[in-house]
This record gives sequence, C-alpha cells and structure tokens, in this order.
Amino acid sequence: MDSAVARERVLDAAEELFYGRGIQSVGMDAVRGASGVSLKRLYQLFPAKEQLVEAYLERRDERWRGRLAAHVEREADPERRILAVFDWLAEWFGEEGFRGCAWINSYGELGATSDRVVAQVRAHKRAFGDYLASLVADAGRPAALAAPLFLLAEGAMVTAGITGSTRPAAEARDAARLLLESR
Amino acid sequence: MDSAVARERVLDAAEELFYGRGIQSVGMDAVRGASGVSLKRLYQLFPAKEQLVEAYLERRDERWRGRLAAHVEREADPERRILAVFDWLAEWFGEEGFRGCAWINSYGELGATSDRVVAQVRAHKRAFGDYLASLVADAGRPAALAAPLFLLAEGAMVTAGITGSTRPAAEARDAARLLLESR
DNA sequence: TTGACGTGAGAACGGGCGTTCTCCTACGGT
DNA sequence: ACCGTAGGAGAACGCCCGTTCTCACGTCAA
Repeated sequence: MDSAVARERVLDAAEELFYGRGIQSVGMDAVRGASGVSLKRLYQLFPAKEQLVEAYLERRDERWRGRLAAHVEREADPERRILAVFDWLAEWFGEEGFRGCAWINSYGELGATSDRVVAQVRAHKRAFGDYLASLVADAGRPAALAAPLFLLAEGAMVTAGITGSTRPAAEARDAARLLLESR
Repeated sequence: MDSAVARERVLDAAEELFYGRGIQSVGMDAVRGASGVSLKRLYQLFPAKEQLVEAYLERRDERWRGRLAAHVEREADPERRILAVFDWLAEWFGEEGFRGCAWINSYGELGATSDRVVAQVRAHKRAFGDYLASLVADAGRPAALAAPLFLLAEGAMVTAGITGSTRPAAEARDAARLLLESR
C-alpha cells in the first residue's frame, strides 16, 4: 500500500475516533484497527501519538474551513454571506455524530498538557476569526463587528455541543442580524 | 480529623488540580498528596474517582454562581445588572490561573465517556442560562434577549480560555449593550 | 538462488493509574 | 492493661496504553 494512501486511511480513522470518543480514550491500537494500517507503519508515518493528533487537527482545520467557505460563497450578497456562516453552523450542528467543536474539545482535553495542541487550537480559532473579519470587511461594515460575531459563533458551537441541539445556531444568527442592523 | 474537614480538603485539592491540569492527568495519588488525606479515607469519602469529579463540579458550580450573583447584586439598576455579568466575566478571566470554563473543559475531556459529567455540565449551563433569563425578566426586557446574551458569555469564556486574554469579556459586554439598546 | 530489506501480526516492555490490601500504630472504652 | 477499631503509609494488583521488538513472510536486485 502506498504511503500516502496509508496516511490518509490513518487520518480518516483517527479523525472519526478522536472526534467521536475523545483523544485520550482512543488508543493507537484502535487507530490501527480502524485504519487497517499496522502499528509499524503507523509509527513510521507518525512517530508519536501527539504528532498524529496534530495532523488530525490540522487536516480537519483545512476541511472545516473549506466546507464553511464553500457554503458561504454560494451566497453572492456580501451582507448575507455573514449570516450564511450561521446557516452553515446550523447544518453542521445537525449532522449525525456532531459532538461540539473539535478544537474546543481538544483544548478541554489537552490544553493543560500539550502546547502543540494549544497551538493548533489557537491557529484554528485565529483563522476562523480572520475569516469572519474578512467577510465583515467585504461587506463594508466596521471591523469591530467581527469580534461579537465570533463570540456568538463560538458560544453557539459550545452550546450546541453540550445540549445536542441545533437551536443555538438560529439564536446566534438572529443576534448577528440584530447587530448588523444596529450599525 | 473530622470527616467533613477531610472532605473539604479533598475537594479543595481536587478543584485546584482538576481545573489547573485537567481531570484525566491528575491521579488519585496527587489528590492524596495535595489534600493530606490518606487514600483510604479518600475512598471512604468518594468510592470512585468519577464521584469525586462529580462532587468537584457540583461544588464549583455553587461557588461560581454564588460569586457571579454576589457581584451582580451589588448593582441596583436591573438593566445594569445584565451588563454586570460581563464585568464579572472580565474579573474572572483576569484571575491568576484562569484556564477557561471548568465545565466546557470537562465536557471536552469527558463528554464522550462519562454521562454523569455531561449531566453536571448541562445542569450548570442550564442554571447559568436560567439566571441570565431571570435578569432579563427583572429588567422587563423580552425573554428572547436571554439566549444571545448566553451565547455571548459562552463565547467569551471559550475565547478567553484559549487565547488567555480578558478582552472577550469587554467585546461581549459591548455586544450585549448593543443588543439591549436595539430592543 | 540468495540475501538484504520492508512489512504485517502481534507479543513484549515500561510506566501510569484506579483501586485494594497489608501492616503497623494509636487510641478509647472497660 | 487489654482489646477492638480506625486510620495512615505505602506496597501490591490489574489493567490500559504508548512504544518497541520479534519473527516469519514476501519481494526484488544481483
């Protein structure tokens, strides 16, 4: 099996397991079993579990932001694009197996013990914040709007994860609309 | 040593360790060492670690909401009381050793594996949401205002934890003020 | 054909940790 | 004084898990 293929299979398995059950409760042996890649190859590809975790967060970040951007770009009006972010959150929250934000969860799990995980989480959140800021700028709105929109989105992710409801997305969207109208 | 005293010492130690380093990375032996309560008594008081975790979250919930309410009640004007919540968040975020919301972190760490922890987290968040709703009602404002205020607060907690900054509290406060003014 | 090499399966190693057990000491009631 | 009980210190037990090692097998170059 090609090395690149093995890598993908490992990351696919790791993502499903880490996101669904938490990182610490998933052993390398479970990743081996779910991916079909032997332990030996697994350790050649990722010399330690922490590096697999890093790669998992990194690839998920690319995909997550890609999916968000793809959804937002289907909307032409720059103002509505901002609200489309919250529509996409609603879709995401409603997906089978949704269990909150992977980065917020990872921070809760490993924030105190792994600097590299913290760096990944910060990078992801900064990228998401920057993206929101770019949408605000494209709509010709004051830059100060980006921060509250970001907080609403984060609050919605956390709350949707904990309560298992998609409602926070709609609530955040309503609040975002009010903020947009008030300035 | 009195049983009640031992219990308090254990919970004090557990809270400091669990909050500061994460729950899974703190062994019962560390709790013993930090509390000065022997393993035997520790297991008499809390027959399993999960029950200690539950008790930790429960006691912290009482104290956390107590501190918040005490701060809010220093403000007489019911409208300003709502904003006082965010002022208190700023104080909290600035405390030495602040590392985000204990319940959000616990959910990230154990949400997938411990139903009892999930129940604690939900109970805490519901209580906080209900408290916000009561402040909104006392101010004679539409009940629909409570949800966005809650999301702003949650987003601020998460963001302050991850970035280590107190700024999200001020940003959330500003957004809350705008929402209050717009309705 | 042969031999070096990569690989897979799974055992093995080392350490950590939740929980229990052992043993010893101290003390309180009679 | 004696005995039963509680408690402390820490060893011990099981189990899990990250990581490495063993060994047998297949492959490909010379």
